[in-house]
Amino acid sequence: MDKVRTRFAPSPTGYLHVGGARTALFNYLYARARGGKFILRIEDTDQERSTEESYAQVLESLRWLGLNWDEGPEVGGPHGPYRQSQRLPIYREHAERLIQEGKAYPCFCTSEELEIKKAQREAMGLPAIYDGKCRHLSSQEVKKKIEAGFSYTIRFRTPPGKIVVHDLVQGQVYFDSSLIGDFIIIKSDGFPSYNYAVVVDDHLMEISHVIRGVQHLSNTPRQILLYQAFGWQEPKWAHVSEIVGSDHKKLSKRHGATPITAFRDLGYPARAFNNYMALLGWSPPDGQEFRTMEELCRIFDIERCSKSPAMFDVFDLEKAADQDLSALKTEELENYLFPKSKLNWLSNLHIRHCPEEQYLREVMPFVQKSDFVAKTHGEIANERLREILLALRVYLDYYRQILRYLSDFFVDFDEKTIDDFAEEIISSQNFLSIAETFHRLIKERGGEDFTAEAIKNIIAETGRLTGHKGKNLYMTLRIACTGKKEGLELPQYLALLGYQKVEETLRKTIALAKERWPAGSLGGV
RNA sequence: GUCCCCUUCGUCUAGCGGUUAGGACUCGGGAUUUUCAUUCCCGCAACAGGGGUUCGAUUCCCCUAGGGGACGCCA
Repeated sequence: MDKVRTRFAPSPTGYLHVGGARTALFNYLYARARGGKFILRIEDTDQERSTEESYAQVLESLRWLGLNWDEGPEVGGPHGPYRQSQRLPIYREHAERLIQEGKAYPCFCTSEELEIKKAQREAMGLPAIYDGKCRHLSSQEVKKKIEAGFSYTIRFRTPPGKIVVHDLVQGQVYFDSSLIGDFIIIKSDGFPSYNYAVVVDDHLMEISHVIRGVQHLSNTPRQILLYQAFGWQEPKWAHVSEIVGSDHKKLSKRHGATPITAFRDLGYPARAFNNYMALLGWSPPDGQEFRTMEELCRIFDIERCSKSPAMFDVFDLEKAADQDLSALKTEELENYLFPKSKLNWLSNLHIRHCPEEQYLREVMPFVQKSDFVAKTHGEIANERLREILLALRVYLDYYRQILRYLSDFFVDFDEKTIDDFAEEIISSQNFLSIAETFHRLIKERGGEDFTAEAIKNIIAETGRLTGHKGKNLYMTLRIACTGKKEGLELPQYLALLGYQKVEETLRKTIALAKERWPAGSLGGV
């Protein structure tokens, strides 16, 4: 096998979720790691279920992830077309060949008939395989039935024998063709069946490695039989473990199978999501988990893929009860995210460790969703907004969280929202002296030079004048100036809030202290 | 029902006959810090069960249990 050519072959019958995306990722990474090509092929042979919306959504998701295909829809390539619905003559032609060689035959059994037989066999405890009724029809009989207008399928004449799948992940797996039966390769609507189309296309597209989920392992013997019937060389097989939801169940709408686009909308950087997915069923040789795409493209290897299923553990499914997570709006979905998932941890690292300009570019679309920013548009100098965003960077697990943190800079102090802790501080004896001293000092400067450095000095001076220091001083000022006990490092925080805002909050908290606790309480901090 | 696959801390996993069973996330504790976060230490926590093979099994084989997949004119 000289060149490595991998492919991702989704069927456009729904949205792309982690299951498929991870398979696509593995194919992409393997092709990149081996200097090969990554091909995208659309398996839209189910006329009932395939939709254009789904097709568009799948491509959109792959593009967002950055899993760019070297050949495939919309980019073309030497082995097109890359949508199976556009390759019908090719399948027909190859099926004819099999019929001529006696390796396939038309079958006139109706679906109803087959269903009844299948039920009967199941009732008797027999494997539910086709009984071969049309296997021995003479060419005259076939001709007559076709002329009479009976619709028919084409079945593969499965030869007896053992089949062994040599799998890069699963090892050698043995099957017996007597348990397979004559399967359909061309459906009565003239479209190819999955097992058949996959073989014809993988061969014609010169796919060297078929990397896909284990659920396809039991299809593989059928495909191998077809390779043998055509006299083609098999690709290398690699059936990777599947992904399950946090309840150990197969991924489904209620079990965490949200569309990939949901993660984009939540504001996870694509590289972070890829990094996380790469760790599901694969592990890096050195154990280092935080990785760039470049590194992943270099070090990925099928050898290190695990056989056991991996859990996609980012949603609190218990909390979500039986909700259809795929139907939720982004802000609702956010409520079911585990705050401490590995995805969040990785994503936070990716957000913190990218160049500033890239971070700013990526966070901006979410910033623009903020009502506060929209309302105060023009009031915040770009430079200040930039500083605020950079200061907030360390807190973000995904970009949408910026909305939450941004509110700290734009919401006015409201005494109704203060908590017990803040109340305790405000009511303490020290509060007024510290707050008023600081208030006086900044007013004397009239907002001139309201930088972090200057504020630090003013805080120090406040400390000298009032005789307080450390936590006592800082926490009191924090509550006095912001009304909250959490936030950025204080001098920087106040500088970013701006003189006016700080001065205004200070006035309110001081007024509150005087009004509610005129004498100061007995509590000290 | 038949066939196939899977089972190491809560989670992702390393391990490929001899290890104090390692790492990461989470969690608990501590240090640093004016708070939260960060960072840095420390700690809790696992080989599903039972038989073999072997001087020695997490590792190899068999059985049981549990989970998953396939058996479609779905992919």
